[in-house]
Amino acid sequence: MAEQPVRPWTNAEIADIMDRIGDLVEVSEKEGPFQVRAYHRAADNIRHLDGDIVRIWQEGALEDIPGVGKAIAKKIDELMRTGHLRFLEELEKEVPPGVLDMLGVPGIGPKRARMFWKKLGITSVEELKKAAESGKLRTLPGMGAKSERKILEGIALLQSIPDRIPLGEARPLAERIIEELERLGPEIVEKISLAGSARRWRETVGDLDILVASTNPQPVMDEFVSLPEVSEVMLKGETKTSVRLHNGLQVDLRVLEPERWGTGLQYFTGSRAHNIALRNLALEQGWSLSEYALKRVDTGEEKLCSTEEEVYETLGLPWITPELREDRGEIKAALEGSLPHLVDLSDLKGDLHSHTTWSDGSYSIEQMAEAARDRGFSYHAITDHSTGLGVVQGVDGDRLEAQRRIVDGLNKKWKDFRLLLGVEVEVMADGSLALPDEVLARLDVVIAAVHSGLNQERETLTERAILALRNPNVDILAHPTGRLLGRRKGGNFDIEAILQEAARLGKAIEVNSSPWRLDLNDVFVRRAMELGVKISINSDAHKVSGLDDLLYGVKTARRGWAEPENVINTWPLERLLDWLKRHDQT
DNA sequence: GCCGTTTTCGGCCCGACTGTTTTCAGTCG
Repeated sequence: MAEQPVRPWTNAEIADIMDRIGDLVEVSEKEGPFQVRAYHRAADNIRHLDGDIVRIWQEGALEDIPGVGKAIAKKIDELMRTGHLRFLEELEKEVPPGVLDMLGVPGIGPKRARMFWKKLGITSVEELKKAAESGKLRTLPGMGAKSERKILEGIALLQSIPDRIPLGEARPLAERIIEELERLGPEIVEKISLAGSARRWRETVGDLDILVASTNPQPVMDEFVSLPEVSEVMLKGETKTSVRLHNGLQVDLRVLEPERWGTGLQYFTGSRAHNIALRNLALEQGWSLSEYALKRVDTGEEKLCSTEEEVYETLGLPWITPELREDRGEIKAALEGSLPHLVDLSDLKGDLHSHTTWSDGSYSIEQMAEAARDRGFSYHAITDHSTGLGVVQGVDGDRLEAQRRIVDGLNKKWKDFRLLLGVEVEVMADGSLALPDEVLARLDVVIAAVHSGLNQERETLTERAILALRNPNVDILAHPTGRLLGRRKGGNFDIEAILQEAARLGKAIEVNSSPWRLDLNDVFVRRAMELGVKISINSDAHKVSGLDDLLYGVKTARRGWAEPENVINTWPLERLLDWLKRHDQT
C-alpha cells in the first residue's frame, strides 16, 4: 500500500500554493525574477497535469513534471507528509496577506504592491482605496492623479467581475463582434479571427482576443470602440485596443499587417506555454519567433508568414490545431510526426444522451429524433431521467414500456436511421440504481448519473460511481464530476479510480457537451485516452437546439487528444450495438 | 528554481500601451 498523504491534496491546491509562493517571493524580493517564474511555471504545469499529484508523489515521480525540480519537489513532499510548508509560512510571516490581494487589482503588479506596502504601510485593498481617494498615492514616484483614478476603477471592478466566464457564454459574443467588424468590408478587414483561449476552446475564458488583418487599422479601431456591446474603452492604440463589454468581459482587438497574419495569429492564439516552447524550438534552429516574423538570429533576415501553416512548417512541424496548443506534449508529437488524428464533429454518427417531455426536456421523442436525423446522424438515443431524481418527473418501468412502443413505431418509418431507447438512471446514495435490473436490461443503452449528494465524502462518492459502473446493464457514466461551470464545483470524485475501473470493465465515460458542464474535462479525457477508456460525446440536449452543443463536447475531447476510434458514438450502428450488448452479458 | 542532440553553468520570450516620464518603469498578455 502506497504511503498516504496527511490530506488528499488536489492538483489545483498544490498549484495555488506554488503561485502563492511565486507572488510572495516576488513581493518580498527574496529571490530574482527567474525563481519567481519557476514557481509560476511549476504551478501552471501542476494545475494542468493529466494525473493526480498525490499518485505522482506516491510513485516518487514529482520531478518528472516539467518545471518541477529538486527544490519544488521537496516542498510538495513536505506538504504531502506534514500538511504544511515551513518555507511558505516564513514568507507569509514577512508579507501581510492583504499585500497579495492588491495584486488582483488591474494595473497593480508586484513592484507597486511592494512600494505601497513599504513606502506607505498599505497592507490591504481597503487601505489602498483610502490612500488613492485621499491623494496619497501620487506622492510616490511614477504615480499621479490618473494612476489613482485607475486604481480606484480597478478596485471597483474587482468586486463586480467574475474571474473567468464559461466559453459557452463568451463565444457567441465573440462571434457577434466579429460579424459586426466584418461589415466594414474586405478592403478594410482583410481577415478576422478569434484568437486566445477561446480559439483553443478552453472551457472558460478570462477575456476575448480578436485579430484583424488590415493595412488601414484606424477605422477598425474606431468601429470596435463604438460597438453597442462595449461599455468602456480601457486602452486604445494604433494596433491594439481593449474594451470592456457590459457583462464585464474584456475584449482585446489587435490589427496586423496581412503579410504577418500567420505569425500574429499563431502568437495571439497561445497558449503562452505553447508559444514559449515553440520559441525555444525556433531558437534551437536559429530563428527568433515573434508575432511579426521569424527572424534569423545570425543575419537578422526576416521571414514573413501570412499563414500559421508557414510558421509551423518553417520550424519543421505540421500545423498544430489550436485545441492542442497547451504545451502538453504536442510539439514533441509534431516533431515526431505522431500528432493524434483528432475526432471531428463530422465523425459523430449519433448522440447517446438526450431528454424529451417525458422528463425535463421540451420536445417530443419524435421531434428530437427528427432533429438528430436532420443532422445526418444514423442513430440517436432518448435517455430521459429515471425516477429517483426529486425535482424531475422521471420514467419508470411502465413509462419506459410506453416510450418503447413510440420508439418502435417511429423506427418503422426510417430505413437510414435508428432511434434507440435508453435512460439516464439515477445512482442512489448507496450506489444502487433507481430502476430494477430487469427494466434496465430491456433498454438499448443505459447511462448512470450521480445528481444528488455531490457534497458527500470523496470515498463515498467514488464508491457510488464505481458501483454503478459495475452494474452489467450500465454502459456509460454520465458527467462524472457533476460540476456546473461558474455555478458549482462538482463532487470530490476520485476520477482516476473511476477511469481505472471503467478501463477494467470496458465501459464508456461521458463527455457531456453542455457548455456549462464539459464533463469529463479536457485533462481527464487525456487521462482516459492513456488508460484506453472509451468516451461518449453526448449532447444531453433538453431541446432540439441542444444538439448544437455537441461541438463543445467534440472540442473538449480534441483538447484531450481523443481520436474517433476512442469515441463510441463515432462507430457505425452495428458496431455500437455489439458493444452495448457485450456489457449485458458480463 | 529549472534545464540541457552544442551546455551540469549560464542562460531564462518579448513587444504594446500607459502614465509620468525628458528616456523610462511597470504591467499585461
